[in-house]
Amino acid sequence: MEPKLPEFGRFAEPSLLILTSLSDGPKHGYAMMQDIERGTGRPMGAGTLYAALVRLEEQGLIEPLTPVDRRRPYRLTAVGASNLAEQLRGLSKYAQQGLRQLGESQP
Amino acid sequence: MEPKLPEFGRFAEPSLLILTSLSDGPKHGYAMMQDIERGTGRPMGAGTLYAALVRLEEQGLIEPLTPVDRRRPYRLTAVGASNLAEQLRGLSKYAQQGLRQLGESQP
DNA sequence: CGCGTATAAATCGACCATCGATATATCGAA
DNA sequence: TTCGATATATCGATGGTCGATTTATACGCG
Repeated sequence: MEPKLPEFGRFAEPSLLILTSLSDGPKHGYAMMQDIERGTGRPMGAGTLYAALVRLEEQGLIEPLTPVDRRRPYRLTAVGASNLAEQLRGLSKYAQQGLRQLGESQP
Repeated sequence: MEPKLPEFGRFAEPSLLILTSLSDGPKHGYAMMQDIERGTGRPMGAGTLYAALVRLEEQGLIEPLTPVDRRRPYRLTAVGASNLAEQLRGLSKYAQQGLRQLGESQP
């Protein structure tokens, strides 16, 4: 499931949203679209998604599984998982620091 | 030293970086550029920065202070500060949840 | 003093990711 | 069988980002 994220117009880096959507198990494109829309409240265009999937696969962060019916599922590679983890840690640290600074300047 | 992984060109949402840079006090454009480069390791192009400043001012998230010398400082508005805080909180929550999911699927 | 470098703002064209509409096809339920 | 949901894919338009460039001032140093 996709974590809930309040409307960032699109800090939303599609790649990050996709990787995170895959963080709880393999999914096919359409399922990611739904997952992301549920999580963020806004749909990710099909063009955006499929283009990003191609890029992510080229970069070795995700890999396709054998298609079942019409579904073409992807899963995180080991590299993709550690890359995602690193990004999320950085993101978390960044957010914490920003919040601390904000708090100090408006007590 | 970690291998050079393909980075998301820009998780970097310039607007968020700018608002965060202003979270510890007013700054002018050039100072933000330096601040952001120090914080992220990668420079933000001047075009990106000044275009984003215009947008942020139009949106009422930042406001200009009276210029000193050549410097045109900006500061967060109240709206901008609360908007930033909300985004950072969401970001933090998002990152935490993503990390938790990752941890569960790869124990 | 004169020189070079850092500071500071701003703009412009090229590039390319994103958006959303559209196309195509299948499946299940009413 | 008809309709809506599922599923993938592509395409043109839009617009944000990049980075080189321009212009100008301040400052430190020999």
